Amino acid sequence: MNHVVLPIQVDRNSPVPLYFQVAQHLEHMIESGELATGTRLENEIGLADRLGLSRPTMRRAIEYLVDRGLLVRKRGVGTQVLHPKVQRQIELTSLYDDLAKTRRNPHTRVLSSNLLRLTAEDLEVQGLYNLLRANGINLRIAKQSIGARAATAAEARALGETKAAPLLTMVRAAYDDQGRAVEHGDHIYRASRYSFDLTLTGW
Amino acid sequence: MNHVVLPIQVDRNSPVPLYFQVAQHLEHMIESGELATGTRLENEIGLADRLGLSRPTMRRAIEYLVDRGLLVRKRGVGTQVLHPKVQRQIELTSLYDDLAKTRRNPHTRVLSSNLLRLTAEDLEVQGLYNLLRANGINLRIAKQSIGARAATAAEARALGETKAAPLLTMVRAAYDDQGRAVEHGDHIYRASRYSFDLTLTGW
DNA sequence: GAGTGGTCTAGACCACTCA
DNA sequence: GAGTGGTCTAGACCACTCA
Repeated sequence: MNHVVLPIQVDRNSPVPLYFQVAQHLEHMIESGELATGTRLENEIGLADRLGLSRPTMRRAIEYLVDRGLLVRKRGVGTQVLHPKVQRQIELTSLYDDLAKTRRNPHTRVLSSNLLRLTAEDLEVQGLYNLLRANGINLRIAKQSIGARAATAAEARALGETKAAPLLTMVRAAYDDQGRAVEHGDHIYRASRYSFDLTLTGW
Repeated sequence: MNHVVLPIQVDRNSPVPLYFQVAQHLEHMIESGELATGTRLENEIGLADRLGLSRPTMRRAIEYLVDRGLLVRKRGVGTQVLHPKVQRQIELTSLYDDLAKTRRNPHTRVLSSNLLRLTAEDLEVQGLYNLLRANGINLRIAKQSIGARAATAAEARALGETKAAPLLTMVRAAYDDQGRAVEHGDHIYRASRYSFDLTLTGW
């Protein structure tokens, strides 16, 4: 029994749904650091009993936080607090990033490489995420920042753009299901040829 | 009884969960146009009976599609097909766009306005989305495209940027819960001062 | 007041993980 | 084999919408 006891009480007279009361409590405890990254929760049946709820209601509270990236769960293993507050800057729920599908014929030219145990050929034929997955690393959450700036002389040359051409920039940090930082990327795109398409739902 | 009969059969021997089989069927019917925008589904109890499922399982299938923006539901009213295929370009689930929170002291200067029944003052003090909400319009889904380009002379002047400074651009179309197009926006941002921050979850 | 979705319960069986 | 989450059932009561 290697898990925390949650000091959560629900108010059955409140109009706020029970599952949501629990989710908010948990969220607050995670944001405040009371539940640290990596903390293991008791299993959902035990939690439900302790809070006087049915398992589906307890489950729903947990699922809500899983969708928002605050918890991770694995069958046969358990539920863990995923990541500290500082990594959650913007309120959101869930986005499946499918930008790769919009690239018709992706290929990679490695200009320089000093990654451990990765050959340039690996990168050129497989793509980074497939390599990570093949090595048992499961990405769970990413922070991206999209901006723009003028190309430096070297960048303009490498991309076949004119001097000081506008570039789209994307900085991205990705974390795996253990909360470990896995990728930091600093990307530039020719603004004349590339844009990011997003669909937002769930206002 | 003003709704469609769904020709869906589930395979109880499949390892694919029943709720997901149903969701995939429905998604396919919506994408193919077999279920047109605005089509009303039978209520979830009726659907569950017809497909030989329990209500929670049927519900879960519907919720999956609601999260992805393919269906809308309203208590007391029913479930409707939200929007045609063409509006779904990118695969994703759900994102809560909270960019407004990152702006410390937003204000609006109206350079020109020819909107119906909206005064410049309305826009300057309230913000567009609050105005829409106050008028009973509920945004549900939006498509955004983020890019970059060099500023025109007039844009550089209006924004206090140098000639041909890089700008971030964002084109955005938003739809309400009836599937009606509600907003089309063509935005530019000073790349020197602004970037988009996103958090992605749910790989 | 009839019809709808939202929430909640108390169970069941199963697949998966890991020592 | 013990412990975990994933799926599913068959009910219940309620809040909301709309004619």
